[in-house]
Amino acid sequence: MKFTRLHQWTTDIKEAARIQDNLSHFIEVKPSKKEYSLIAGADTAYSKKDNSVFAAVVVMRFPELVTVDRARAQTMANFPYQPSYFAFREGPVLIKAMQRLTVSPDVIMFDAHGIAHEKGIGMASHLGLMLDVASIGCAKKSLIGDYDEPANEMNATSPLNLKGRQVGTIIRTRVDVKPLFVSIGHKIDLETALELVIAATRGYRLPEPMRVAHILSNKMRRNYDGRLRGPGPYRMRQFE
DNA sequence: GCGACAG
DNA sequence: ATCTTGTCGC
Repeated sequence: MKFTRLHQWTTDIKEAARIQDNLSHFIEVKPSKKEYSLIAGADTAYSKKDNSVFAAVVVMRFPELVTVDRARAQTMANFPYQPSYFAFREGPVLIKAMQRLTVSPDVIMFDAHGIAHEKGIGMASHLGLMLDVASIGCAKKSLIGDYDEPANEMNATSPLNLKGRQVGTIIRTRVDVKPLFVSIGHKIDLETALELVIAATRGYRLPEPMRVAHILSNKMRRNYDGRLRGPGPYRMRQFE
């Protein structure tokens, strides 16, 4: 799939903040299509040896949830880990992987927040805009906003509010797991986003596309760090 | 000034 | 995110 280089990836926080201010106005919170037959999930993994970042994208036919395409990419992380600026750290490698897809998904789920962001443009929204595709923010932790813990029941939800406005929904996809923070990414509404998350979940905490992408990106990292470890004395178990 | 703080 | 062993439960 293609994308529009709306701006240059920067390393400067202030410039990144400026870019977010400019792009936030273009985020659409309404669906641009009615059917989603191809849903994708994306995730990244970090090397523990250097600044390598691995991205994996998995596209599945919906609602069957059969994988129809996958893509991977690797880059060096330039931007530092900085809450609220994830797009500048993981965006490059994720976009690179997306460009390698042979099919164009109708919606992409990111392991990040969408409009549940101080400037209303978390990575899910930011990348959805650059890729001009519907996107959903599906984070595992809170970034901003007030909320109550959902009941410990499958699909129990609770609103995520920010400045008196609901910017997302927290949902426990299965009993005894930490809930997910779902928010609009781009070109979609919260209700639809939540429906897709629920319909794409199959007994695990994460929706299938994201779960598989997570496993894939993690394999990439392990393979990289593993072979980078190279020859040498095997690390023996420490007894003291 | 202090606490919070996506991966 | 990654570092890490065992352990509790289905």
